[in-house]
Amino acid sequence: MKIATWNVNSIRARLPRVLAWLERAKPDVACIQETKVEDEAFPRAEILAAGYRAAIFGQKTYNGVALLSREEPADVVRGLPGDGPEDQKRLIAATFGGVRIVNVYVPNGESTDSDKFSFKLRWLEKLRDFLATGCNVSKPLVLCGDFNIAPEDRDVHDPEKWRDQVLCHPKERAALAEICNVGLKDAQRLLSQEGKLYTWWDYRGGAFPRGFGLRIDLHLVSRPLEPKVEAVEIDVTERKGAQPSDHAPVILRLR
DNA sequence: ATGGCTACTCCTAGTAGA
Repeated sequence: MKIATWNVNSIRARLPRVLAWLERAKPDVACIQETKVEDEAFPRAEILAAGYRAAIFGQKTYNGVALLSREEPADVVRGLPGDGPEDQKRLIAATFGGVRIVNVYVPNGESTDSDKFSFKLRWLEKLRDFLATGCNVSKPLVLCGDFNIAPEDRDVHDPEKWRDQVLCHPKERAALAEICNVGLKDAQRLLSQEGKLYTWWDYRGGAFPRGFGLRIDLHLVSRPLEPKVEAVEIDVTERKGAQPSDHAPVILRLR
């Protein structure tokens, strides 16, 4: 089973690349973030023509998540418990082949002294509570998406430059650790202890060709899936060429 | 050199992303 996560930075701007990537990478489930489109305008027909169902949870301009899948999603949940219609669209979950998949777009946080950073920390706390009480991590579960957190210094091209900055601050790293403490492990780190495994590169300043990246797109797996983790592949070719997203897709292979 | 990229919107300027 191949479970991908990809922040596409607008599903409409990225549609040609997304369709070509589905054809090439053939994920069973693709967890998409930053669709940036209301549900009525989601390009459902094009995705369907490519052989994928789409469970969507979007809003205008900002945020928005989707699950693209070969099989029909079961038990779809949209948003965190207690969310109202005005809340940001950042979570969608469903079950595929006995695996619960929770797809998240964690708030960016802007800067560590901003209200958006407090919002990010609160959102992560709510996510932890949802995993602890609204999910069953004793069963196969994958929490994946754009976490907007580089878990450790080895996930950052220049740790000293990024020290205590947003995406790397100890408070958000601690919030991520609390989520893992519910019973989840970073699938990439079950397989490799190497650095330079980046998933996002700034559009500015030639960050991608210069290798200035961060690993902020993650798959966290529950204990029953740990022995089934076969590979975690960062699809860097999708960061190349014309009109790329600033994130590369990351594909988890389960035995 | 006061920018740096990209995508969005009540669209040619401002906001947000990371």
